[in-house]
Amino acid sequence: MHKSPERKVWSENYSEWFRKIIADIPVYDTRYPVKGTAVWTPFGFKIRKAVTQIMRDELEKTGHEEVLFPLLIPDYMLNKEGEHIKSFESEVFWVTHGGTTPLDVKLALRPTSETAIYPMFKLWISAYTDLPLKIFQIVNVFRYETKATRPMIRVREVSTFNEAHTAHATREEAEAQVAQGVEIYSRIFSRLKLPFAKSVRPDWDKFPGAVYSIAFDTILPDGKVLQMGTVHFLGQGFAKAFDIKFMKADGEYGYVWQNCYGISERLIAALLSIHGDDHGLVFPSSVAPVQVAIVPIVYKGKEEEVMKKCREVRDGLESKGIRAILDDRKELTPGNKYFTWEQRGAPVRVEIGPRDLEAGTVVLVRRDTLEKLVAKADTIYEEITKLFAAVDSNLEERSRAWMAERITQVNSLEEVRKKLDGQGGILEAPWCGSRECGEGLEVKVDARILGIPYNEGAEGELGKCINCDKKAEKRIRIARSY
RNA sequence: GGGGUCGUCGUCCAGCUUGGUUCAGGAUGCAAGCCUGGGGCGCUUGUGAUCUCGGGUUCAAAUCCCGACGGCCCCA
Repeated sequence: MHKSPERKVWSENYSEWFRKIIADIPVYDTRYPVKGTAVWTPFGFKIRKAVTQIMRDELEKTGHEEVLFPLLIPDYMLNKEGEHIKSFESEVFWVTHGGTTPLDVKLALRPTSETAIYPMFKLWISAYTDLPLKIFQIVNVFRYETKATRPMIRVREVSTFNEAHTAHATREEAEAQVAQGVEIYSRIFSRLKLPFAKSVRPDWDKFPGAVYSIAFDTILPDGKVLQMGTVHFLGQGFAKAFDIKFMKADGEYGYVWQNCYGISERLIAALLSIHGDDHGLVFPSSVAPVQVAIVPIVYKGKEEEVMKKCREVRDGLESKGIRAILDDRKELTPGNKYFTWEQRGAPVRVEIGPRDLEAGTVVLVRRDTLEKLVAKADTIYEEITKLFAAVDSNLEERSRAWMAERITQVNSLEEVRKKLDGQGGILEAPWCGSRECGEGLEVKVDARILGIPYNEGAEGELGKCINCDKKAEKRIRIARSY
């Protein structure tokens, strides 16, 4: 009878699926004539707003306060921390002129904001009573990507960069905050029903200037891995470079210990991609721009009756805080409207026609499975609430299971290659721990080392390193990535 | 960083090889009307492209040449 939407194009031709869906709805218009930049459309902006609201909520309730720093960073400030600038200098956009006058001090468009924020930290922090300091901002950042850009995933203007920065009196406190940062991001992804793996990035791939970096990776429909967020323990490197000192209770001075963590619109790309199917987007109820789409089934002579009931239902739902829309476009057939709202991922569709008026019912259809059910009109709110919960938990379960199937234990390079060329995903293999061996491995299998699992107990016998046969020290994660 | 390939209505594509009745053609979209209406329905009409931009060759350029910009793919 009823058939769940397929995920054929979605998985077999993901790149094309994504490009098309964001253009068709539209969500994100890449026709803007500067490479690596794009426009959030009204519909896309609603998604973005819902997602940034969740970020704000989770950061604010854990004591982070929102701020807004300038876009421009003077040359000498960007250059203060050696490792940091070395890694970014090849991709910084520079402002070199004011009008026709060359500037004495070149100004960088921030590639990230450490070097903008920390000089101000120096001014704001004088004693331990000023600590901890926990702030965040949601801004755009610029990187002159030389590789091929990709909508929302590899861009030159990151339009939605959420970066948090914290400063603490002790190393212990700072590292406890790292753990909290990881917690916060886990909650954000969970609220979006997105599965993830947490890895400690290898030394050669950590954030420039950090002591260590923990990254959240997810798997996209084509089996490639997408980094959604990172949490970095900065130690005292930036504090020393920017001279951020504070007086302790005993009158001694010390440098602060710092962290920073960030997420970007890649998270939105993951949200759109991971829950989607061949009919289009599928949203969890929390972030769906339209949660309920009401489609009137209008027959001649019954128009007003049907429309009246539809308006009543819409107003009832809206009064209870549900984002409902009545699709009263006259020129379109119901089928066409179903298509529209399925593509736009509304979790529940309501159909109301003459048959329902007579029977005192409504037809409800859930977006994820397209299952239909007939409900009593006067219990519609309760039924819809139940459907939201059902859709949400199904999305969570489905995406979690999908990702779990793509995290595989392997013990030979041959297996690694085979898996990577097959369904992709993340492979976990025993590794000796040496950088040289790791980088060699990356070349051999044409993939990236994501790092070692964060905060998960080592499991059983490790055996020999998958690459060099020396004694293995840890299990490492390998994947092709964006 | 190196190489390849492509750029034509909002979108997808034809025309280019062999320059010249093609006031650039189709599908889709968009708009109007009729018909419909519980899964993109059908028919009619209309709308919509200085052929990415800048040079060059030529009597004549969407078409050939050079460059820039942009898209996609591969290699490092």
